[in-house]
Formats: sequence, structure tokens, C-alpha cells
Amino acid sequence: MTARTSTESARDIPEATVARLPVYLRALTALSEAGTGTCSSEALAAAAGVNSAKLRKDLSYLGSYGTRGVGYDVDYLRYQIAREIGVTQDWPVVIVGIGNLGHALANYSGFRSRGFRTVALLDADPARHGEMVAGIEVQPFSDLESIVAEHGVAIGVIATPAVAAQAVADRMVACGITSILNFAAGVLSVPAGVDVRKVDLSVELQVLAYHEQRKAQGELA
Amino acid sequence: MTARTSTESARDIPEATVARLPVYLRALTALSEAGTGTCSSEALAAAAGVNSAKLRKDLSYLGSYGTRGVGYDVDYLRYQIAREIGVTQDWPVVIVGIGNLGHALANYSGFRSRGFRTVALLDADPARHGEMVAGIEVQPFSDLESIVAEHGVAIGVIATPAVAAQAVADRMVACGITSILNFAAGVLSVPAGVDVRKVDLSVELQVLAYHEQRKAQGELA
DNA sequence: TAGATTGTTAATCGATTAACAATC
DNA sequence: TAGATTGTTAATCGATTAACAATC
Repeated sequence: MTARTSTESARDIPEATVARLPVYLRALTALSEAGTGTCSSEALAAAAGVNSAKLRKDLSYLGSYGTRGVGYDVDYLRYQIAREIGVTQDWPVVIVGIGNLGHALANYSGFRSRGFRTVALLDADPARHGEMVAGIEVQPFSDLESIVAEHGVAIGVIATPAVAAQAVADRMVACGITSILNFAAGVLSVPAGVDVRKVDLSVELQVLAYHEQRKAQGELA
Repeated sequence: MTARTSTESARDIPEATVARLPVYLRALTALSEAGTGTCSSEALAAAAGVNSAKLRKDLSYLGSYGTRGVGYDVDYLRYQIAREIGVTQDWPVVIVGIGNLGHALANYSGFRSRGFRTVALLDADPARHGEMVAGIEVQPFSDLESIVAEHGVAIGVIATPAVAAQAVADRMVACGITSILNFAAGVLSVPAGVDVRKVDLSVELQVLAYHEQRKAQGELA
């Protein structure tokens, strides 16, 4: 219903495309760092691990940032994709649950380098409070509300045991977090308007096992 | 071309269904542990976070394991799905790259409890060799071939820095590993017949950022 | 038998792909 | 102009959903 000016992003980018934009962004960053100024859809698609028809279709949802007969300016396209995703701005993030996985996430350089800034590490276990992880002090989970308010946190990461995850999500939602990355097992229930993405390590292995089993069956035939 | 007996699994389960079977399996395990003997597709779908039409459609690819008017026997369906996925058998796994993430993976109980047995932790850094992680000694990466041969490893996990990932994958493929779970950034190139699944933490956060940005734009309107 | 619930059908929806006109 | 490559179209493919006949 709202009119959009030409500088605004196009609407309704398909989810499958949204999930690939970060992959293109990473490929463009690698090309840029290798000193490549221009690339074709064929070359970028190869670097991103997709076919070029899909890449061009995906990019067409963002606009026309290439030049026919020439290709794409690497840095220009990189900026346009980064802007579309929203990683040209800084996203403060809180991580809850500083066990093995929480440690790994706090130390993961891929977050910081892509516009995500970990503003707090929270854990319910008093024994962990005060510990320094990746240069940040682990604080009590009860500090969640004040930290979210202070830093304007919109994105929360849950790396707690499964039993605690729903309660953590509830508290996050109550204090204004609207995007959650969940590493805990099980299904989170959240209100409409809150996005949850789930990373389930055992699901990934099980999908591999399924295909592996099929390969083994084929060998018997 | 090969005839299949009635005890064999049906062919060609859609990928989207395969990816949900582990989720159903987990929900059934939770129901079973809660003492539930029978459940409807509605109840199981709720526990798994999908709608019941999708659940029934998914299960229909496996066979007819329910009873009309009654529902599903929780333990029976659980076994059938576990068998279909292949997690009724034991899968030896090697993890390469024992940094923060490798530590977290080695300690992740969700693998062991689902039929995945970590038989070795490998790292190229001699300073890490001999370290005990999750009760397993970290060994040199050069031991890969002998370990894979000895244990019949078919599944490898890559948790190395991005620059090392392709070389690790090449070595894995060369010694017979045909399924790879890759946590390293970037695209892996592997021959046909080798399955790679990629878990990319920063991609997940970027997808959330995209939607978060959209919500913020909406508020301005 | 009446009520409940599965398994399947058919319609819809979204994603992928190949082909090529547009155009640098 | 000739060659190269994008952006878009249209066809195909796969996934989702609602509805309901089958049947316990």
C-alpha cells in the first residue's frame, strides 16, 4: 500500500534467494580480496557453488546491477547485496548459554566480520559469571533485559541445553528481541512476528546417514 | 531396475521430507520418554512444529504405519523412522579441526545418542596432539587414512579454518569418506557421489538480519 | 454404528532451469 | 559491427496444503 521510491529495495525476495545472498556476498568478498574487479555470472556462480541461471535470477530480484556483455563490478555488487541483507549496519547480538558451543560462537570471527557485534554473553550458572570469553565477561542471565534495552539488541542466540531454551526464548521475546538463532534441540514456540532459525547439528548428520545408507544398499544390488 | 521386496524401504523420499524425518524422530523420542503410547498426526505435528497435513504426507512416503481412527504407536513409528534414516545402526565419524567448534562438536551429546560415534579427533597442529577432548585423544591429521580404514568411517566432519577445508575434504574423499558435514566457510568441491552438507553460522545470522531490517523498515512507514 | 483419524488425491504454490532477446 | 553476457520469460519440477474417501 505504501509507495516505494527508487532507492528502496524491491519487495518480496523469495526465501530461497534470501538464503543464498550471504553466499554470494562471501564469494564476492573472496573475489575482491583476490583483486578481481569484474566477474561474469558464470564465474561468480562457480565461486558460490550454484549454476549461473539461478544466480542471475536471484540477482534480478535486487535490481539490475550488472552490465550486459561485461559482467558485474565486484565491489559494487558486493555493496548492493550487503545493503540488501542489512549487513552494512551493525547488529548487536546477545549469546545465551556459554557452554562448549557458546564458547565457540563467542570466538567465531565470522560474526564480527559481517556486522554482528556480540554485546553480551549470558549464562544462568553463577559458576561461569565473571569468566572472560573472547574478551567479554560472562554475565548473569538475569541481566538480559537491561542489556537488550541498553544496546538495542534485536537478535538473540540460544546455545543452552534443550530444557532451558523455551524459557530463554520467552524472556528474549518479552524484552523486545524479534530474531532468534536457536542451537538448542527441540521446537521453540514464539509469537508471530518473531523469526526463529534453527541449527540442528544432529539433523544434518542424520540426513547424511540417510543418504549414506542408500549408497550402501546400492552396492549390494 | 532391481526388484524390491516388501521389507525394503520405498524409493525416492523427497529431500524436504528426509530433512524432517530427524525432527519427527526427536519429537517421538520426547513423547515416548513422557510415557505417551499413542499419538495422532495432529499431536505429533504440533510436537515437531509442522502442520499435520505435511506430517501425514511425509510419513506416507515411508509406508502405512498408523491406524485410522486411532493414530500412531509412538515406539513403533519411532523405530520405523529410525530404520528409514539409518540411525538404528552405528555410524563411526571423524572430526577434523579441534578448535573451539571442534571441541563443542566432540562434546555434543546429541551425536552419540543418535547412533553417531566419534572414533577420532584430528588436527594438523602438533601442539594439540595428545590433548584429551571428550575422552578422546587428539591425533595428527596424517592418521586420517589409517583411522578411516580401521573403523570403516563413511562420515567426516570438517571444523577447520576455511583455508584448510578443501584440502581436508580431498584427503577424506581419497580415502573413502562419502559424506561430509562442513562447518568451514566457503564452497567445497567434491566428486559426484559424495554428499556435502554445510552449516554456515554467519549465513543464518544474515538471513535473520535481512528480515530484521525489513521489520524496522515497516515501522517507519 | 458413530466418531475419529489416517493415507491419498488434486490443486496450489514456490523454486529451478533453459533459452534467448536485449544490449553493452 | 561482432562477440559476450545480462536480465527476463516460460516451462518444468518439487513442495505444500486442503479436502476427503477409506477404514479403524
